[in-house]
Amino acid sequence: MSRNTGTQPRLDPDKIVASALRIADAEGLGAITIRRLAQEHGVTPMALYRHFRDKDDLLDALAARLLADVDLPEASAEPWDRQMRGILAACLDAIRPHPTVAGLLPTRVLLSEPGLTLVERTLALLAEAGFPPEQATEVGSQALCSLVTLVTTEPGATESTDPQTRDDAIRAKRSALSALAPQRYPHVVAAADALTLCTDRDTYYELGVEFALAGIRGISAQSRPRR
Amino acid sequence: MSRNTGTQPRLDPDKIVASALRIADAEGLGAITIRRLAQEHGVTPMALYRHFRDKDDLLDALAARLLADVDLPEASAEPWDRQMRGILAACLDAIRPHPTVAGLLPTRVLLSEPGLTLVERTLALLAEAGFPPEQATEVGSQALCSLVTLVTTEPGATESTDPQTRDDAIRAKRSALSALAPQRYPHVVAAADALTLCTDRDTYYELGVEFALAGIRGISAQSRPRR
DNA sequence: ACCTGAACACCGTTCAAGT
DNA sequence: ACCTGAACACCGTTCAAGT
Repeated sequence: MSRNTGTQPRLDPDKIVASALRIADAEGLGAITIRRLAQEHGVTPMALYRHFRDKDDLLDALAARLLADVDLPEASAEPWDRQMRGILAACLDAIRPHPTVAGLLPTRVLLSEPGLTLVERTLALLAEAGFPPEQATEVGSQALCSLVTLVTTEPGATESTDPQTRDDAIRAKRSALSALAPQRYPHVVAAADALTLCTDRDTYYELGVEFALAGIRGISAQSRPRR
Repeated sequence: MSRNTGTQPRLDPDKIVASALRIADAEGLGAITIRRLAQEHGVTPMALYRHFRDKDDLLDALAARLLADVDLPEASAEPWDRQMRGILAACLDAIRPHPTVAGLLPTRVLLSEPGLTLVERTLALLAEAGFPPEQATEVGSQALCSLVTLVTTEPGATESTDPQTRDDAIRAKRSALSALAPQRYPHVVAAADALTLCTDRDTYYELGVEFALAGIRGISAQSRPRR
């Protein structure tokens, strides 16, 4: 039987974080505001400070919320690089739906339980693959970060919610590139489409994962005798 | 002979950007403020709006300032991957001194002349290496972005200027990691040092460049017949 | 323990005006 | 063309108080 401590809290930190996530997905990270969150929950701004030390603490919690969505595959007998691909894919699945929030992760993975679990699994796998500890930490970090980059810089990504504004922005960017002097920037002009819009998202992300994986494999091969 | 247009401007946009760069290097990106820049130049905040559309426009100029520092090596007869390494190294040299500003680049490379030149050179090289245009744009972008990640997430990097505060923050982080349950997070605990501090910066960055390079090479090998 | 109210020290930016 | 002055609509956060 749980004893009632008198006044039960009216505010649920998890619901605050959920609101923050919804706001960021719709209007970008910058739209997250203590005052706005307070208003949405029918409470004074200062009420939030009972549950979060400050705004940065709230953003830490938001990052933790994303990391909790990572559905890590079980360790298996597969070769290490295939397992690594599975981990990267799981991370990608978790962050793709929240492109503006993803940028919070790189500096915050070590601050939450799900983040630590992810790092532990990654380091274990890379150790198994033969990486010395320092290389494992750097290579693992770089691979994870490259997924974040993939999401935050996906051609056509914008902070704006309105699809009309978004399309206009993309069109403007593309025509700006197309209008460049073709004798000076031939490849840029030719790639104007690819630089501004992601025609096939799945191919884009698959290639991104392979890039990170190839980076890890390359370092691995390098640090061992060649023949 | 240049005719005087009457009142010559008292404000030099380049000097504003230089101030912004100095402020960011010392106190982080967040310390850049229209009002503060105005004050440093003995002028009303609104005076800046004659030279920059808004704050974002000023940040675009700041990013362009960094990109202008990239000292691109001449094209040569070297193999493409060695030339690519040269480009990456040149970029790294330009952004390492400005870790907090580096994060502005990924979304702004295509907005300035130096950025466009960099992208043009990269795309040309990757085309020469046999990459189809879409792959070249994505792989090139990822490689460049990975350098930014390297700089912005260098273990031990902080926004704070005070070395005392910085050391304290690092120490706190490390002991937090060391205090974790070793049976649950054995690799994290073992790597507590490497995760919080960069013992050898040059090795760190060399490995980072090789990671990006290996990523590119790996994709290249993949998209061609194996034997 | 949990929330309120008022206040402080900031922001970016618009608008109308001066020279 | 270039800068000023006053104002608007915001921020995060401290401090003292209420229940």
